[in-house]
Amino acid sequence: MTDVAVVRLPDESRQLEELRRRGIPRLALVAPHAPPFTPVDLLEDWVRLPAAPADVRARVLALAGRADESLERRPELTDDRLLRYGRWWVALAPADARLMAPLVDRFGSVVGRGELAKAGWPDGLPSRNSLDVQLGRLRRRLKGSSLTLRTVRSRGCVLAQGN
Amino acid sequence: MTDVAVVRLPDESRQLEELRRRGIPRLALVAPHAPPFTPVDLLEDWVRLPAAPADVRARVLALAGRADESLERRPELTDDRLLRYGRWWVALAPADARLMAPLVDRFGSVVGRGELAKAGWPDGLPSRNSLDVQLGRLRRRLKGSSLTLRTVRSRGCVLAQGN
DNA sequence: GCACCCGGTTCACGACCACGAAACAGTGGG
DNA sequence: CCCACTGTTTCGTGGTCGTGAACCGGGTGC
Repeated sequence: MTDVAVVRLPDESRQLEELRRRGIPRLALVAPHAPPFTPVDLLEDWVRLPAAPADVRARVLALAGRADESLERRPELTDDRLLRYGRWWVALAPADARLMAPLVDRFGSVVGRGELAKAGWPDGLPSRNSLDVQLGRLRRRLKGSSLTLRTVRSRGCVLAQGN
Repeated sequence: MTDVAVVRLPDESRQLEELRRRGIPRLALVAPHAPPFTPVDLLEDWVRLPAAPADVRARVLALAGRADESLERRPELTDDRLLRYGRWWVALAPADARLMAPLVDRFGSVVGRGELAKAGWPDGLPSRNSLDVQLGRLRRRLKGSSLTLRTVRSRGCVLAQGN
């Protein structure tokens, strides 16, 4: 089961930021007189201190369960070049869509550069670094979603969840 | 904004069942010595008593927000050319209504330009870019609503939620 | 330790083209 | 008559994609 991070607020708000950025489920323990908390997404919950250990445990478990559910989500690429992920979506340019196809197909696994090149330009790469440039553009489009295109050096790329 | 029900546990567990059945977002106020609560879905949250009113309010607001997000609204186009979306609405001109029909019909998916042209002008387009012009006018009418008409370059248009 | 290269990232430029906006005119219903 | 509706043209803009070049960190050989 997925791990859940626990942070104390307002002391550890920097850690909270980091956890949010990395998309890790997190429980905030809010100090007795601090203002109420407002979760930014579904992987976040909070509890007012002092709290019984059993209560904290229950919330951690609930968060872990939610995280597991959200991991099962897969992106989908339609014929019309719409890339959907949950309720988020973008329209991809033709070249981006061709590149994205194998990445979506093997979501969460590494796709080699050769395969990407083949998918994007069946007749061979037009230029030395056109693949890299196009991958960069693709990355930019994923901004704002919880999808990331990570590179695995000298192996290829992975499309995965995270920021 | 959606209403959120508040129930006390374990006293009002029957009401809780009812609320769950009806899909209404609900906050459980759990008695001091009762066991921790386990939400069954995303429209459910809980807080341990005694709790500060501000804390309860924060959770109610969070639940209401979640409910609004998860609500899958669809626009509706009536015979007398009224386009409704939630409580927002406009009256459409005849040409706009003809164009809008397939877009509403396939809300969230791409509708090709050819299909749009066919829907708007069954006897063929009167001019080269009359479709574009009409789409522009349609866009202007959607101003102020949370509906957007986005173009998918060289594919068509998508009617979707967003600004 | 140093220079070098390799793999990757990012920028800026330019050509092309699909699309968008504004403006104007003709038409018809109330 | 007035105004909403719709056709038409023109011009601008913004997306797309190839291309060259600078840059950067990590690893390798000397």
